Amino acid sequence: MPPIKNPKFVCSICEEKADGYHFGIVSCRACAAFFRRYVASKLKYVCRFEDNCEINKNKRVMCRSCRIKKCYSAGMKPEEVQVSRETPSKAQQSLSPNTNSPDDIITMSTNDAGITSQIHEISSTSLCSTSNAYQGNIYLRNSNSISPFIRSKLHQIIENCSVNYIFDETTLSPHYPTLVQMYMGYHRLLARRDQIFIRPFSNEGIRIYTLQDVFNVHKFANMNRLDLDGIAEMLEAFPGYKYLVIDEKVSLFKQFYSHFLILERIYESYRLLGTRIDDQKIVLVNGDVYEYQTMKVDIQEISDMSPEQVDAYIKPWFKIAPRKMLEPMKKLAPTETEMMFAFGYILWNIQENESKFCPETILFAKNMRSMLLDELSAYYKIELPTLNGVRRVGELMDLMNMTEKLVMQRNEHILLNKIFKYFKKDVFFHGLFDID
DNA sequence: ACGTGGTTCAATATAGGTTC
DNA sequence: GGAACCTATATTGAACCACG
Ligand SMILES: [Zn+2]
Ligand SMILES: [Zn+2]
Repeated sequence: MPPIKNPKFVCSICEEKADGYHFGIVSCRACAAFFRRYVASKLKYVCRFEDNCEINKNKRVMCRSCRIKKCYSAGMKPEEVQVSRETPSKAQQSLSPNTNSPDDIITMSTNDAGITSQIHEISSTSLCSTSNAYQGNIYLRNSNSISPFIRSKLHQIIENCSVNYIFDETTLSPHYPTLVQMYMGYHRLLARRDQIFIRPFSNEGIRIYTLQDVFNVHKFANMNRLDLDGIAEMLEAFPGYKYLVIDEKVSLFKQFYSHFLILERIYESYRLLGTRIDDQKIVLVNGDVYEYQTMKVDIQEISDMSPEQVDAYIKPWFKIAPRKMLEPMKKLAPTETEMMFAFGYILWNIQENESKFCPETILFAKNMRSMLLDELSAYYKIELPTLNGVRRVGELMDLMNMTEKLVMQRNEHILLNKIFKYFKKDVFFHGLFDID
């Protein structure tokens, strides 16, 4: 520490009243905190102008890049920033290594790439992307389209998935083993639904699906929340998914879920409610059946949505999806194996330009799609040699396209937000996902 | 007790989405 | 199509805490 405190009352960086030495120089607390945060974080700042912005009390937040540069040139020492004052054990917890993946598994590398060494290289930061302008500068952010809130919830759910599938080699078809494993995962989901949702039986022991009239949004969200775990467990049976690193799983899951919600509802409605073409009824995962024309929405408990919003929220489910997809689904009458192909395809159908996936995952997904097509082709040859397989695949693809359009229209993340936020206030489900 | 570094959190800024 | 609004998230900085 320099012993003398003469010019002390002014911050060396922003000229505000200083309060003493910070990281080796006289500065204010604000600049000290700014510097500490910068050193501790993985942020990079890029000046949008000439790298010579004026920094003073009023302008210090105008350009982060020049502010941090001034911190360094004024002599702030990054090595005096402590890693953490917490106990080492806690500090280690926040880093989540993925060490136990086999060699043939895709490893994630979306974050952390080369960012740790930027402390002494401020001048080289102009390399980073210019996606987000902020007043006088540009800074990097996690450009993932899943909100941190949803991501953390899904992360928890997927991480807590402890299901282990044991596949008996002898029962797996050598020609389309992937589809068979997915089939087993799906049936596990169906069995799970039978357990957790109370559904009525007829006297003959046949499950009956009865048309409901009152629709409750909370109940709907709760039900979907309960099913979420089952879907996460199902995916563990999908070959190729299980050994992905958790962040890639979360991204895939989010995308898959959006499509699965729609496509599987249409499929189940066809499978369980019969094949009458003009019937527009939809069966939900708990066995309740609704029809848009006859359902009455219970808006008593909904304080955060107007009736119009509620209508806009349920319309895609109960009006648009059935109208556009039920008829093609019923005409096609897909087998379960064909549906497994469709489910697999929507899981792996990620586009090249999607920045939330790392290149390895995108390539892997492409290979998975090819494999699914190969297996479906083999399935047709062996099991359905008399049908026109090409045409059926085309019609399946049409259904997936319609699903895609619906997903685009309706911003699934709003639904996920609703699902989790309803629960946030729900004491009964508090323990389900650690809400503080 | 002092000085300085960490932590917390309310206030504020930003980006991106929605609506009209 | 775009301005004006809305929301979720990120950043800031002051107050407070910890520790030698
Ligand atoms: Zn300052
Ligand atoms: Zn600048």
